Amino acid sequence: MLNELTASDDSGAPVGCGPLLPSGTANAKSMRQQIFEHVRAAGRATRTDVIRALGISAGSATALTADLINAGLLREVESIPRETGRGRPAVALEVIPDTHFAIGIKLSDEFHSAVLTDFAGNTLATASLKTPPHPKSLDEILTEVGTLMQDVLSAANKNQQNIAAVGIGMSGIVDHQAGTVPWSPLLATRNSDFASHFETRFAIPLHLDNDANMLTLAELWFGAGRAKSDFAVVTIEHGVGMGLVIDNRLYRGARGMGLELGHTKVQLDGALCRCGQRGCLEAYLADYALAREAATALHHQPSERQSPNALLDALFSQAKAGNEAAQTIFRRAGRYLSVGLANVVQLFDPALIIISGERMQYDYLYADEVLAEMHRLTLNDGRSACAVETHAWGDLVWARGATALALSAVTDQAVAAIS
Amino acid sequence: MLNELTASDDSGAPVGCGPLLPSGTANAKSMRQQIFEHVRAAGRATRTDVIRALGISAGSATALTADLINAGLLREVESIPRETGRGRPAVALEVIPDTHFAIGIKLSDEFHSAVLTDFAGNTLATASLKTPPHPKSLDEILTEVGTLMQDVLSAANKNQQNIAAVGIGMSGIVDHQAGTVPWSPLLATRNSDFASHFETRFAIPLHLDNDANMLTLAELWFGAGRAKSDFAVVTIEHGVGMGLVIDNRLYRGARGMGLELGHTKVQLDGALCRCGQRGCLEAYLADYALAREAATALHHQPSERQSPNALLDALFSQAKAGNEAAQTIFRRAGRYLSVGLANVVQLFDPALIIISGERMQYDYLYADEVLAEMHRLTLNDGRSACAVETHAWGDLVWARGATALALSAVTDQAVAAIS
DNA sequence: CAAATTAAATTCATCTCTCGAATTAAAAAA
DNA sequence: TTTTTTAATTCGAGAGATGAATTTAATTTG
Repeated sequence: MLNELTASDDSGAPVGCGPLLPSGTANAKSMRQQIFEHVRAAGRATRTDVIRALGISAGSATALTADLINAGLLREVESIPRETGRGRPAVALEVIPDTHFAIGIKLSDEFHSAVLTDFAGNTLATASLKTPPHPKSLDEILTEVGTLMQDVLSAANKNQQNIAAVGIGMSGIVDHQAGTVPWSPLLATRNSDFASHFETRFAIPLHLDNDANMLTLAELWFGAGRAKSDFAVVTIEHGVGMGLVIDNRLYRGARGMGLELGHTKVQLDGALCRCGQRGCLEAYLADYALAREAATALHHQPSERQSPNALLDALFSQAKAGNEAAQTIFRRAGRYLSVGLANVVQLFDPALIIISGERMQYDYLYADEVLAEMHRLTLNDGRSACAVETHAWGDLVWARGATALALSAVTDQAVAAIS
Repeated sequence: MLNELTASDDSGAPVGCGPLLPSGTANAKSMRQQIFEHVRAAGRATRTDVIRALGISAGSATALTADLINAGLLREVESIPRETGRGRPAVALEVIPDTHFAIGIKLSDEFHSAVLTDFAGNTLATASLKTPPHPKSLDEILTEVGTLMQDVLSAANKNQQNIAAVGIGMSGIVDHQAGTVPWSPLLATRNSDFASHFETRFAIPLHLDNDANMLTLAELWFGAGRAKSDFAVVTIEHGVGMGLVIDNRLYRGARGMGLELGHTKVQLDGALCRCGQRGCLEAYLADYALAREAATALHHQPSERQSPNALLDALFSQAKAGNEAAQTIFRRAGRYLSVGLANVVQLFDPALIIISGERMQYDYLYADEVLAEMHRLTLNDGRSACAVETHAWGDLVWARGATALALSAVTDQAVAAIS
């Protein structure tokens, strides 16, 4: 072991020092693409804006924007709104929206959603589909996806040939690179070759990812994350998910399996999680965790079957009405949420945490107390607490995040095609 | 909130979509630097090696290596060891070691260490200094650093003018970018302006960082991390530290405060940590955590004062001798280590975890059982477990990591100077 | 031993990208 | 109308990389 620290091997040649593997070079975007993406991000931008934002010369700005205009991706805005000030008025540029279109889809256990956007990121149409809540075969779910795509296409008066790419987000363990699904609660079979089946069936490029990543991407492209290049997203829905953006890019661990906040352990030998282990954060926070205690607090018979959502609503109103047992359930969940958030801050030190949950009305979970407790549970050493925002966005926003995944791939292609 | 999701504002201009902040472009290294670093990493490399490794053309390799040779950074190796095979024999290149030198220093509470390396990363001399274990003023500690530097310089027969940069790693909260120390157990004052004081006193550029980051850098430059571009390092010493490498670069959170694994909570209202909070991982794992239970297990009177190390050694031999109470102390610590590692895997999904601890003889902590438990506590879904290696390196390796920090800055400068 | 073969390294015309100084363009102010 | 101011364009120059052709230095073969 200590051998590795010696300066040379037997032959006398130095062993060298420093990383042996190359750094990822895929991050290098061409100046043209940076300009395009800056214009799209700003909505509208003049060449001078571009020069200042990207630190390039005026000559480059002229040449590269001309390329983008000739390629039909950007255009000058005619309706100049009479700016004040002297000098030649600047001409704004904007993305031509209807050159490419993308569909983003969020698959859930009860409800699928789809969004169709143009190349500027505008939502043109949405659709949704109720679905029986049980695991399905790959064929079944692709049929549902097909229905959903048809719905959103006809709502936008487009057809399948117009779509440059599709993004899909689904819960479970998803291998984004391979386009496969090692496991998902939505699928009856493991290791589904989702993307290639999709692409042979629909003949459209598919970009598949974890649903928490899609929500994170939605925040990066359309939400509060736009103004931050490093932030974390925590979701509390059926389970507890997480996404992380570092330097404007989604972080996916070495094997594409990281960020499983819901299954980090917050209690040795703690409550039973649906994953089969004990002490997972999710086992204190997810809807099923609250629901199973609710039965006790509400003195239900085990035989009484009720939908989890209805059960939780009953529990919440009981808590509000003063039921001590019901209150402790929410309070404990809130405390564990604080612990989970504190651990995220402690490990990742994000510039911002965005908490996103459907059941915002459960204010026990989203109260200032929870954030204060999170702050108490963090080593801060006098520095200001990590900023936290709470959003309650519906499935359409998740689907919009999936469009962002597709759009960014389409953008790469479209700009690279200029050459 | 939902306003952010609309397509345009009042003026009719689109609000745009996508990240507003630019991505860090500092990652773009020139081809010349990539070649230099590849040669240094390989120890020796031919131009053809470079061509294959970096995917550049033969013409570029000739031109760029010629630049590096003319600049005095690389040289051709004369002693060709008669390779087999036909064709013109390749000429190996290597770094000229004695063009630049750097010193790396690890500051601890009882013991400082220093290493002097040349530009190829070879260790030329080492030095160490015993120091009274109490917080010191900035001036005092800089005096100690000065002594240490003199020692290592004279051992290598060099003087201060030869040193191109110094790297220092110390425990506590360290702001690498600013070169300041918001808090450290080694310093009596908070918010010390460490780097600027150092630089005015010694007139050498200083690169300051957290000590766990230095160990991580040592693994990346000299150890098992060389062959991985993404890995995590966990250290169990006086506290519990962590470092993370993503794409061959150290991850430092948004405010340079992340990766505080020791203060993630693994038990609500758990054991008391020296940070004042309860349930921190460190409160179950660090030496002081074991020591305070040792007193109970060994039936010591609270009055009996003993050094923590001696106490731990006594505890360990008792455990080995069959003392049940002593055994449970180690066993529990081992279980919590499993939890901590499992959480790291679950959140970061590294390609490799390197565990580094001084007290390797405490096999309860480093047994296969701990790793097996870690694996059990992780959602794997059939995939292979995260690779784990255990290293027990002394302070000199930490100091060597600090030289890597200095060397990489010197390299940036030296290669950029070629123009 | 000379010729053929093989692989490494170099040379050089070319292409892309970017810069920056000079110039042109389009407005308001004098 | 002239001057001033700011935006945008043009164009020559240089860096960086490529790839085809060539040179170099060895081994293998006849």
